[in-house]
Amino acid sequence: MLHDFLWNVDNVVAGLSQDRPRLGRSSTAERVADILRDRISEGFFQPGQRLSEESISEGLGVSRNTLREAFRLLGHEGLLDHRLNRGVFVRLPSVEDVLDLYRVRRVLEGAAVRRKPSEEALAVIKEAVADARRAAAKDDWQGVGTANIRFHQALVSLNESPRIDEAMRQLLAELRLVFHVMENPRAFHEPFVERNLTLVGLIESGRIEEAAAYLDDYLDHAERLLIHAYEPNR
Amino acid sequence: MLHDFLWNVDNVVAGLSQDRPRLGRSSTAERVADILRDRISEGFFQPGQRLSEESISEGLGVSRNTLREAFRLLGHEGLLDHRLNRGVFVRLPSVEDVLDLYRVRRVLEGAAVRRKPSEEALAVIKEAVADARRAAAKDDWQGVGTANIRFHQALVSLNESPRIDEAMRQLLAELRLVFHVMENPRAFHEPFVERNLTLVGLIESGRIEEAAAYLDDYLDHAERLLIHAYEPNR
DNA sequence: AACGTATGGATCGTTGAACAATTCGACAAG
DNA sequence: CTTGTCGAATTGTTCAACGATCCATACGTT
Repeated sequence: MLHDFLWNVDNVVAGLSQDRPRLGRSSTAERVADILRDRISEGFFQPGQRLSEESISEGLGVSRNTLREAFRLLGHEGLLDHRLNRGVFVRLPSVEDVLDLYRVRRVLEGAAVRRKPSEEALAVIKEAVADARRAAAKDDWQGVGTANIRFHQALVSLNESPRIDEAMRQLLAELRLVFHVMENPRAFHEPFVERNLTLVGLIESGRIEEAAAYLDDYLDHAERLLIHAYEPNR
Repeated sequence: MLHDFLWNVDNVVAGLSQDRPRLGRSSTAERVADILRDRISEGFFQPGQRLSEESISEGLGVSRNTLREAFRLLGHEGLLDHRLNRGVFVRLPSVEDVLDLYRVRRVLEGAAVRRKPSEEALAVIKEAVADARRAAAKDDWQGVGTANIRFHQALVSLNESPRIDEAMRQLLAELRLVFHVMENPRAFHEPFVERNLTLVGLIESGRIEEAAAYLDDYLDHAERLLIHAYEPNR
């Protein structure tokens, strides 16, 4: 019987190995990094701001050494800028950075639309689009933004590569830094809600080259809009 | 005059900002990380091997805390595996990892060949090919390997994106781990020397689609060869 | 007004020691 | 052969301390 197979001891044990990563996943430094990452992406710590070792270690109740380990983690994720003997700062992306982020997006998302999408992956994408439209209908621009980001994350996941997923996650985190510097990040995502819908339609109907061309235009437009509205205070 | 523009004070000062990263670049932790990175990529520390905090910190003459910071750096580069309360290990890529590395290569290198190459970038690529052929003629398989890696790094640099260059650097570092586990990594690169030459020819003559197809076949072949020869001891 | 020097405070970089927490192997008991 | 227990070894984390570096300020010189 199928039931017997599923609950066979060996099979259960083998399936357990998937959860292995979750085991090692906890150390004070990593948990501190999680907290800081959240604070940064929600804008509580603003780009350019300096994070004092003393005050933060005291505030979180951890030692300076542990906090420094957390800083190293976030440094390699591109969220923090480590300047020798001066401390760590929340990264303030330059215009050049924004241009490069969009170069990477063109490569990653461009490769994604050229792949034959699986049913499940497509479902996730369409759900993100639907969420964005619902949020837009309710004038919930915060919700539009997060749904839009989830849309692009899901789009890239068509590549079916864990490393590319991770790279996209980091890229979007960096992009969030840019949004926090803009005057009105809310309005930025709005014009792209309908484009997302069109793009999904092209992908679903297998018109790959059209989808790729549409995406290129999409990204060009978004980049231009963003660069125009972005003027980090030097 | 052009001369006046080039040496205008403001322009010179502006150009200086490019060198800024080099200024802060030095701290004990980072230098330790550099040393360990070299040791790992040259195979002195073998994949799967555990790196003892005590012995290494003593051997290098730095404190445990500083060494731990270096470990965090390399951990995020994918070279070290940090297991809670068990220490850090030189990463031993799984077969799944190898498959994923090649997925990323297809995306990154595929995007590269579709771009119109600049003269300088093309020159760097051709030099790498020439080096590989020279090394092969002298039966210097070590040299063939490094030249081959340099070839792919240069190929990806056609994307003209610092972030993509960095990602490729990390990817190749991970791939080197795989080579260190193989029985005879030397022979692996050999069959691809001539393919590199062909690929460059296609790129140079602007036959983009042919180049892309040739690259896909190239990577499929390399991946199959590698997976076949790769059997990490579990 | 621009520049060089001097000074002091604040913060980071690094160390060494200490203790708690966890892992792992060995060994005994069932 | 499996399970429970113990102890050594190693990591995780904290703490205090000191030197090094940066930054702002002030002062005197040209």
